[in-house]
Amino acid sequence: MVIIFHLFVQPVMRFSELERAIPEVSQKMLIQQLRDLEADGVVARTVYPEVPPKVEYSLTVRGKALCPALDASLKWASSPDAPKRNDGPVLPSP
Amino acid sequence: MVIIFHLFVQPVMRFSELERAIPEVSQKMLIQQLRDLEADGVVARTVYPEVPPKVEYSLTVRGKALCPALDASLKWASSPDAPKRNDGPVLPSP
DNA sequence: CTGTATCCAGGGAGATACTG
DNA sequence: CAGTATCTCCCTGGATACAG
Repeated sequence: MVIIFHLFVQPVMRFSELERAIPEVSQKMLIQQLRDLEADGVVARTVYPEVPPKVEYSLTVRGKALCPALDASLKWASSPDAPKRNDGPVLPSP
Repeated sequence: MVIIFHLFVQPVMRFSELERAIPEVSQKMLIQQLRDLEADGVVARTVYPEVPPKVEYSLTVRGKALCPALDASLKWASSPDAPKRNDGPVLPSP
């Protein structure tokens, strides 16, 4: 999801850009997710045969087609009665 | 998701009904997911103080409000160009 | 009937080092 | 730069038994 959002905002991103844009994800996970999204036909991967290597990621047509679904989800998530979740205590000062 | 779908089709379900309706999920997981959905205000849990116990689950208003989002997602998932995913080989006959 | 408690194995994710 | 390889740890989820 986060990857997709970033690619909505900025339609073409290099690997390192995504890495910087989403610091909370490890390199391993980032690649894995990108591969999955690619396998699902959601993102396109473009390799430029240069030195140093350059790889660009972007949304496919199918990826862009996610827009309505994401819109609906976001609208729901931010609806007036959206409850804030409380997953456990936030560490009392010890 | 599966739980929510079932509750869309059949608005009120007992615990055991859900168990039977979704055999691939363990009891533990079912309860856990139901608790999560309850915490998120998506499903309502109604306990009848009887013997034997009887608990019914249903969608809250907020839960029903998921409809547009799910619709959009399903529409996307079944769109013409939807690629079938190939997650690994299906065991050749040994 | 509707859960909770306990134990346990397997896999997923992080960290780190390495490569074309 | 854009990944792969390897190791390890912890958490998730399954199985089972038990309880109100």
